[in-house]
Order: sequence, then structure tokens, then C-alpha cells
Amino acid sequence: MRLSTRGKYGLYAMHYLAQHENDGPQSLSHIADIGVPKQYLEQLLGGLRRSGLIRSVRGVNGGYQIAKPSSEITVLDILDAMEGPLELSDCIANGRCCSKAPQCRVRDMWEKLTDTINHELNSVTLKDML
Amino acid sequence: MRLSTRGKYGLYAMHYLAQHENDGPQSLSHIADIGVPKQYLEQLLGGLRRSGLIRSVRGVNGGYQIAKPSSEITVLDILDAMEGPLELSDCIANGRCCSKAPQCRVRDMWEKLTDTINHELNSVTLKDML
DNA sequence: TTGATACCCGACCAGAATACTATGGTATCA
DNA sequence: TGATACCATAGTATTCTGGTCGGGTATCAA
Repeated sequence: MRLSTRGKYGLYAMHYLAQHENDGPQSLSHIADIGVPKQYLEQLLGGLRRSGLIRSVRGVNGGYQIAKPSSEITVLDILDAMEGPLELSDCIANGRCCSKAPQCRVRDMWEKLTDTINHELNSVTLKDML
Repeated sequence: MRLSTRGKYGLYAMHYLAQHENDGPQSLSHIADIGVPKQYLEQLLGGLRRSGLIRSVRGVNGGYQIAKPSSEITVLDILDAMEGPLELSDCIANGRCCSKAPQCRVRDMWEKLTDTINHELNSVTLKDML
């Protein structure tokens, strides 16, 4: 089980923007200096914007900035925006379980683990990582 | 972030074998009744065997059985065998971090989360799920 | 000894996802 | 008006997933 680069890059970009929380909009080129291909990063930032985590300013001297204080943005917010919700098993995800549900202990384990991970991710804010 | 079917199928197969812990070897055909393509399952069982989690018996009346008591096999053992170790970020996985390590808080977060997940997975045994 | 059973193993393959790249826009402001 | 910088969609090479296929080998019963 491995996280995709989307999640990683998104987190790094948000980390950068949190560092410049009060410095006005940061241009794509500047953010890309963290080591992400510029055009690919542009896509990812689009997703973060559509999720309401960042704002963009167009035109000269434009760029991106976080839409909320860094203390109100969690790692879970970012990963959900970049990768969609955590769905360990389609048994959990879409309710299409095997015939043995609901007394299936394997399913119980998936659910518990999903909760644990989400809780952990939601307990860390961007501010915590500065 | 989604688990692959390898992990899921492996877990279901091990669950089946744990249920028949004392019934002698279970043939591939029987195990496949849990709803996994037979030839694909054969590959997965090969991996479980090479990881030392199950034993196989060849020939007539042969099959597979767990190599240790179900109380000594954890979900982590099975997922590691099926999917390789949990490597959320290659920053953690192979030590090839960006230039800012070791004072990188993002990295710290990955490490902590990895530990949490592994600990949770390791705390559930096959026996717990019977 | 022979044949049926059942595991072993590597190669192959189609489709989906990942990680980009390319191109042509549109908004803003000096 | 033109340079800057975001917006959006399409294309693409590579890898991963989820299998299938075919030909083995070990064991045992008849």
C-alpha cells in the first residue's frame, strides 16, 4: 500500500503555502521549486482550489494562497482532495460486501482501521508541520 | 489510497484456512469457493507460502494449511506478504528524501502514521477474526 | 507402473491508473 | 497592448492490476 505522488505533492505544496501564509499570492513557478513538475503541479493546485483549500489570483503578480488559516487545514483535508476518500476495501466503500456481512469480522477490521487512519490524519494540521 | 485485491483476497484465504486449522490440507479448489479466480488465487497462495505463513502438501488429497497457530498470525503479516511493506512515501521507504530532511515535519508525520497503521494491523490476529 | 490429483512456476496480456506533457485558452495589470 | 500567470482539456509513455495460459513436478491409489 503506497500513497500516490498526488498526495505527497499536494501536501508539499500546501506546506509551502502555509509557510507563506501572510506573504500574498505565491506563483506556480515559485511553488514548483519544491521539486514538482510545473504543469503537473498546476493540475494538482486546480484540485486543491476546487476543494476550497486554496484561493487563486489571476494575472500579473497572481498566484495561490491558502483559503483558511493553517491551523484549520488538516492533512486529511489535503489527502481527501488529492486522492479521494480513504477506501481500503470496496466492501466498506460501496456497501457491496460478500454474502456473510454483517457478521463479518474482516469487515469490522477494515472499518476500525479506516477510522483510526482518518482520525490520525485529521489530528495533524498544516500549522503543526511548520 | 486503496488496498489492492491481493491484500483482500489473501486475507480472505487466510481467514478460510484459519477456520479449517485442524481439518488437514484444504485444496485450492475449496479455498477458491470464497470467490476468487482459481488460477489467480494460486499465485497469491504461492506468495503466502514463500512468506512462511502457510504450508502446502502436494499430490492427491494435498492442499494448503496455515503454518502457525491462528493466534500467531497477524493481519500485518498477511498484508506485508501480499503487498510488500507499507511505504506511504518514498521519502520514508528508501531514504531518498528531499534536501530538507532531517528537520522535515512532513516526514515526521509520515513516520508517525506508518507506525500507527502497522501497530494497528499487528494487533489483530487471524484468531481474533474467527 | 500408471494415471489422476493437486501444487509449482514463469510467461503473457488487456485494461486501468499514474505521472506527466502539450496546447490553447482567459484574466489582470503595468 | 502585451507580458504575466492562472485555467482547462487532451494526449501519452510507463507502470500496476488483475487476471489467464501452458507446461511442469510431487504424491498416492489402483
